[in-house]
Amino acid sequence: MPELPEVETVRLGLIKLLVGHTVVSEVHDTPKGFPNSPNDVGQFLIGAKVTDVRRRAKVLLIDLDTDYTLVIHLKMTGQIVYRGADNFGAGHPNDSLIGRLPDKSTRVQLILNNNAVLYFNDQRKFGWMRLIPTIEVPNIDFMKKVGPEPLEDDFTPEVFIGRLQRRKNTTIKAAVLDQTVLAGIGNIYADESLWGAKIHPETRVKDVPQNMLKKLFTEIQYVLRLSIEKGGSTDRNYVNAEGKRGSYIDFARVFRKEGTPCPRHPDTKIIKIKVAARGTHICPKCQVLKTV
DNA sequence: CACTTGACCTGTCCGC
DNA sequence: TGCGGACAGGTCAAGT
Repeated sequence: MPELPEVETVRLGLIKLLVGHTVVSEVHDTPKGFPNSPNDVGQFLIGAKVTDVRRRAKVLLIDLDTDYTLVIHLKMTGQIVYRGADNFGAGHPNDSLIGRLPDKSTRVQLILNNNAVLYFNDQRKFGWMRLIPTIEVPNIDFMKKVGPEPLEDDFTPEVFIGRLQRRKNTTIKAAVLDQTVLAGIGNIYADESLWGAKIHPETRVKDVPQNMLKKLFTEIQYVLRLSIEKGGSTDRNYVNAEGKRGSYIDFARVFRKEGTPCPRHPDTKIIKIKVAARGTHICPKCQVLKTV
């Protein structure tokens, strides 16, 4: 499930592979994958040159010289994969997690002037790709309400704690997953950072002491930075722009680790519970539920 | 307004 | 081997 580090990894790949190239044609299956009118696509995408690739929260933004932007949300199983004219990525084909493209999960294909193809694959069809005037991107509903970028300089412990106040009666896990509190955290990094801060995910926000919230702030930045360094987490579907897996999951302390020892307490096993309607992984020894 | 739950989808896994 | 059901989880809409 692509979260901030996964989308950032895709962005870093695409900025090298796409910028300066032109879209010469486009194929898509249903309006679900690419809900723009054929007129908009023909006018603002076909013939357009990619000028930049940006990210906000879990949203990928491919800027075009038509002053339009391809706005992409991968949701849970979306993939953006670049394939050269030989139908392989920039690396060795055996490095790729996925086979020949298109496959049955392919929703959109953008054919480029160098005969490479950018594929948007999405097994569960929750993701979407939309063409929006670049100047309008900050005005779409999601952008208006999404919280601060956790790795930007203006995100401080004070900002984090302040924004958590709007969710003080909910569980701390639901609060860090709330994109209006801060941007980019999903299920993997919520569990990883809460373990790092030794906070039980079902603790109400108002019951978490200030110093633990500060610790959580530090842990969120730590796991996100480490994951970007490792190319994100490939749990099931996620691949980068070259179709390759990320390796954060090898460094995970609790996520999908149920039944294995807690790194802090070899005598205690990680357990899986349900919090905020999500599978949630904790060490029952170092993450103790606190109520006031 | 705060908070929770269901819907959106399809592939995989588990028990029978 | 086949089959039904639970499960995976990002976001929005609708509910309390």
